[in-house]
Amino acid sequence: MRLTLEEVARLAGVSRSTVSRVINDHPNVHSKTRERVWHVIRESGYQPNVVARSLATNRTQIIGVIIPETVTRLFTDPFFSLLLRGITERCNAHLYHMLLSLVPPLPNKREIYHRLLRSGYLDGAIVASTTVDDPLIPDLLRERIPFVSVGRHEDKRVHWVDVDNTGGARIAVEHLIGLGRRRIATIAGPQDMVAGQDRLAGYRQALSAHNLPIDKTLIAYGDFTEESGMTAACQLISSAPDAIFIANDMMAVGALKVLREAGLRVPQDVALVAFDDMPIAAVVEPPLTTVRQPVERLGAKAVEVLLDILSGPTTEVHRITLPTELVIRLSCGIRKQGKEVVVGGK
Amino acid sequence: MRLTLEEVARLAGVSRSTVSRVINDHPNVHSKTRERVWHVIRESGYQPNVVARSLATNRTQIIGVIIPETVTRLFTDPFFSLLLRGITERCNAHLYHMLLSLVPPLPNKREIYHRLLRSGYLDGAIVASTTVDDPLIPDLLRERIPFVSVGRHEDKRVHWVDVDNTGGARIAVEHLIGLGRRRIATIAGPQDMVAGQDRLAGYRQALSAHNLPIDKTLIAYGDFTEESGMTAACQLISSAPDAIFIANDMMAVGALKVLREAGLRVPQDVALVAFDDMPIAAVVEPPLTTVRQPVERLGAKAVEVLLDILSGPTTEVHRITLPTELVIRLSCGIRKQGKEVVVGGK
DNA sequence: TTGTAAGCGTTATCAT
DNA sequence: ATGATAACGCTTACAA
Repeated sequence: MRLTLEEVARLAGVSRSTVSRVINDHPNVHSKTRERVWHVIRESGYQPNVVARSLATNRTQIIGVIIPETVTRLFTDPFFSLLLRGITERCNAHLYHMLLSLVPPLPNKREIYHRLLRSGYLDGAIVASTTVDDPLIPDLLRERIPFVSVGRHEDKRVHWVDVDNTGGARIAVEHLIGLGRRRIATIAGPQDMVAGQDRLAGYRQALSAHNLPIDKTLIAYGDFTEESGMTAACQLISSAPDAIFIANDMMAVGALKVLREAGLRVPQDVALVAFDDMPIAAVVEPPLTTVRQPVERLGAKAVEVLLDILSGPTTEVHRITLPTELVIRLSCGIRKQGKEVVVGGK
Repeated sequence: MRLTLEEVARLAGVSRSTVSRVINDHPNVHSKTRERVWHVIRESGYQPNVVARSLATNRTQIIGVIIPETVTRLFTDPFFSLLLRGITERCNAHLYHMLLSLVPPLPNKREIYHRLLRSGYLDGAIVASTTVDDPLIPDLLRERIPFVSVGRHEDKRVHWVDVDNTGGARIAVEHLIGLGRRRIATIAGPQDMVAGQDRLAGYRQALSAHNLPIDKTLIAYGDFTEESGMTAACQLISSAPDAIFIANDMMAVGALKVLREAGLRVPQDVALVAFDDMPIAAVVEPPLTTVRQPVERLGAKAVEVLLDILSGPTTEVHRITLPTELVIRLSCGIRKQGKEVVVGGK
């Protein structure tokens, strides 16, 4: 059906090898021949079969994007859409394809990983949203598949890109301190994800830096969902905080509801700062002051790092942190001129 | 490095073909041999090289998901996340991989399509979110790549799955009529997308069915973004509608802001019904009555249809419409018992 | 039931 | 500068 190299060669009156050379821009081809071959290629609409090429070169031009989804987040969060956009754009630019694998937390998870990793389809991989105990990264290391993690990782061998979760959280909390709040609580994210850990660490750092005590009754935990935000807010109310730093917007939305029902005014009685700057943050009442992260750039960076790894023998291990910035709206209680103010992002 | 069939065969003391037969579950293999071979496979951790297999079988087990993104929607809308989830789940179940291609509206768009379609990597494709003039579907037809469209399509040769946009819109508007509204306006979606067209058609049908006039000054157009919703709402205010059906939630959020600033109360002065039921719909003030669509099922269905096409010689052309349902909250002005009421979804 | 051998469509290493 | 020819790792007639 579709043309092969062989046939193009026949049409051009040369050998297979010459056509292959032309296609791959090899230097040693007579310009006359080159021209003739290109002519045939264009006329015939010939397109090399990448599968055959992959078999011969052991390169597929495919990178895998593997996301062990934690069920909840994917649904409501534009994080993945944006990340994929950043990845896609770079892939297109470098003539790579992207094989996407969302792996739900099922019993046969490992199977799915193995099928993918050992398939031979992937030149490399980008992994995002792993929990600390997920077997994916160890599996990738074992299979010797070049990869980069979106999200910091402890293992010294792992290349990663991340946003500055700790710094963002610290700035958020320091903003509250600057506004005179002293009993600052937090609704932390899941502690089996580094983003959850780091945002909590940033909270602690800010308090310590300003000599404020770290009070365990002011720390509640959620799993990034709205419901968990509600539950956590309920717990915190009895400790009478005058501000809460919440590890993501969705939990803040939940907290907002609970606080309102409890008759507490935001920001007058309790000031709120959240994290993520999803579209929803600007829309709730009052609009959320929140930490914005460059998600799309994060995806793009991940691809660049991966391509660098693929391009040559081991360079140093990449560890890249992108800055975050604080978007000031009304929930923190600051008086402002414009619609919103952006702070930081060094 | 990695094991090949040949080596497994040697270890098991049989020929390559026998190992191949075992792996592919061919019937005519002695159970003793089969056992021995499986043993070696398991011990050695052998995994067939799919690239080589693809070259031999002319099947890659990869389906392409191609989304010509209209820039705006992808950012804010969980539609894609959910769609991808539905697709992924079915792919995993059927041992297929998914190659994702988000194609921005760039000049070199066609190039990207061609590179992908003629690569030979795709057994078939799922396309979503195309505008009516996008060259993607014609290209797929020309290249004879089996595909299914997420979203209705006029061409008789095209298999598609869609949600009942028209029916959903009609129910939404009829709900407003049932509540006594008579000057019902609409903010329609982009008319170069069938979803935009169909939701407008449903609006018209509902009015006609109830002998209400179709008033051009009560129809404004947006592009599914919040800003366009604001602009459209501004236009409509001068026509003094007592209700607005808005083709998606994001535009409704924009409209809500404009109406509030104009001193109009929702739902007392103007009732609102939207479309999509994104998380944001439940969170704004007042919460939006909106049409919910089974996006995840839509993705799953698309895969099933595609696999059916791939499985055999041309069956009939699939045209599948999934039902929508109305989620009644406060923006339409109905008095309700519980937190929200769901209607329809036949 | 098993083995031999001819593809699948490229790239890459030799000669020439 | 060009052409044979041997890989690449698998499937699949066809033989035995």
